Amino acid sequence: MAYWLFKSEPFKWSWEMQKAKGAAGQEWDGVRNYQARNNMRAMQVGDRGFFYHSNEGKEIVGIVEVCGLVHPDSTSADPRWECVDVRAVEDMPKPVSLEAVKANPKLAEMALVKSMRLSVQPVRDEEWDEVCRMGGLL
DNA sequence: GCCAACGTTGGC
DNA sequence: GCCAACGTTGGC
Repeated sequence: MAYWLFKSEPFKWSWEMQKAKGAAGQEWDGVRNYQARNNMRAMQVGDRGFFYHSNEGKEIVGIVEVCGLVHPDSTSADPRWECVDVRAVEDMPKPVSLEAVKANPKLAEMALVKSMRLSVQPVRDEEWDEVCRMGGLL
């Protein structure tokens, strides 16, 4: 199983909205970046991801699970844009802020720090564990 | 609201 | 295929 990180501006699509979708989940639409799309193409059902609030909050607030393989983005007429479906799994007991991630030397190589603008990012196993630990999971 | 970083577009 | 112009993202 692979790990990922999904960024969203809470005014557009928040963790609360994601949770309201329940087990059915929701397509992760609106991505218009090749690297982010390619990451979604690499996802398998059952993969897990962090849900990150950009702009407002700037913290990892929850865990999602990929519940639908990549398919055309229903919000785009352009067939190049595809997305997966994700469902909320659980809250971060203690949200992990960008500041805390940057302050942790173990997370210096995280895409969240290194590739700031990439909206769908891969997360390494060690990074996943470390962020979960910081967030009060594990 | 500003602006730096970075991705995309389009003229040549 | 290069690169300047432009648009967008996202931290501050």
